[in-house]
Amino acid sequence: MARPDSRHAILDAAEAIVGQSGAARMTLDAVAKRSGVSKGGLIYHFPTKEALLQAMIDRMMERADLMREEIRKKFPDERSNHLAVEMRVFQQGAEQKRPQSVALLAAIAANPDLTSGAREEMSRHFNAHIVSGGDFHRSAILFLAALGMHFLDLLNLSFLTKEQKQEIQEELLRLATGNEGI
Amino acid sequence: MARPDSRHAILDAAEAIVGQSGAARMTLDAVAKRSGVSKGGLIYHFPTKEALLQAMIDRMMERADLMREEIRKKFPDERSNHLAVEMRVFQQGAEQKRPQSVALLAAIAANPDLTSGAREEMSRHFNAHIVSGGDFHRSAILFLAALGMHFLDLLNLSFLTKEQKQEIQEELLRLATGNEGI
DNA sequence: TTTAATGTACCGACCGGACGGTACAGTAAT
DNA sequence: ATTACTGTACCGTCCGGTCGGTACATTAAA
Repeated sequence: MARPDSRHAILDAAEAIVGQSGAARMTLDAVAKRSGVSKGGLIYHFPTKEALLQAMIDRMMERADLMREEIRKKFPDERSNHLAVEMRVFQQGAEQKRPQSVALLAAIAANPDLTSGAREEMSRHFNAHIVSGGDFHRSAILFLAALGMHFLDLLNLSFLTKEQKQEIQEELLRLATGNEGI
Repeated sequence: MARPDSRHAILDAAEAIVGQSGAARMTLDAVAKRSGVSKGGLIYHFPTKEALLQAMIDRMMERADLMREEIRKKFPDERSNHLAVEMRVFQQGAEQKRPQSVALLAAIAANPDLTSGAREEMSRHFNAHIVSGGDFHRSAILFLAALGMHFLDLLNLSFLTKEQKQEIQEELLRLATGNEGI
């Protein structure tokens, strides 16, 4: 892995294809072509399509972890407010044109089993941190609302205007940092 | 369409396959076999796979409309509380082992364009009714939370226990029928 | 009243193309 | 010598869709 640029280029290309054209169009040939790597090169890095999908999901989760760390650095007074951190993760993720979590889409389409890692990760975050501190119902509802918005984007089903989205996100963050009743 | 039993059998089979084995396994042959119809018979009713997917989505939306009507009959005092009706739709939908909205999954995997009808339908319900009456933020958050839970089930990503799900659903309904702050 | 024609619903063998994956010889940097 | 590829040719399977037929019910002319 002396020149691991190709690995990232391949993963970027795969994400881009899924985001733009749908999971069904994410063929090995298409990914190779788009990433500027030969098919042989692709197979060198990811011996099967499943390996590629798994790597996409792994990278997605790594990125989310990085995001959490950055946010904790940037907002030190919210360090231990896991719900607020998560709200900011969703908020920041929504600013990108295409959610990086398209990997989930591709995996679900190809082989739903691949998502078990992601499920466990979410479960960990949700149960161990977010809900532990405060009112379960309140935390759960706020988290699920942010998740719902994210899924709407991911599935390209969003019926919200940019302004509506932003407003709701700000409200969710406000509620996550505050203590008002829903 | 004098004896449309086959049509329904085919749609049922397609849903079952997507729900149990994933969208990628929903091949025409598999659907035909499962529905007890020959491939030729399937193609007679649905000339292309896209037509089948479209029919699945159409039926999904029709069913949701029926559900709304039933709920309005069953809970006449909530007739005009669109948010509460929608909460009950989500609640009732979650009671089935597999959400009927697996059609969405199949469509997204095959051809994301097919979901535009569903998006418009959601938009209509959301903007015209749910949000019209009360506090936008509150309604939106409650709706999105219910949607988030639904998507978790749909994508087989749910990390919530049965009890947690039920509790949250009841809380959402309570909030939708009441006036408390979140 | 027999007969011919028409339409509906369905069967299942088959075809062509796409796709995941293999194989392998060569190359260029480290 | 190892690593990280390129390039190309190829293979077998799977899948969407085609096509020629069948069975049967209804209608309509002779």
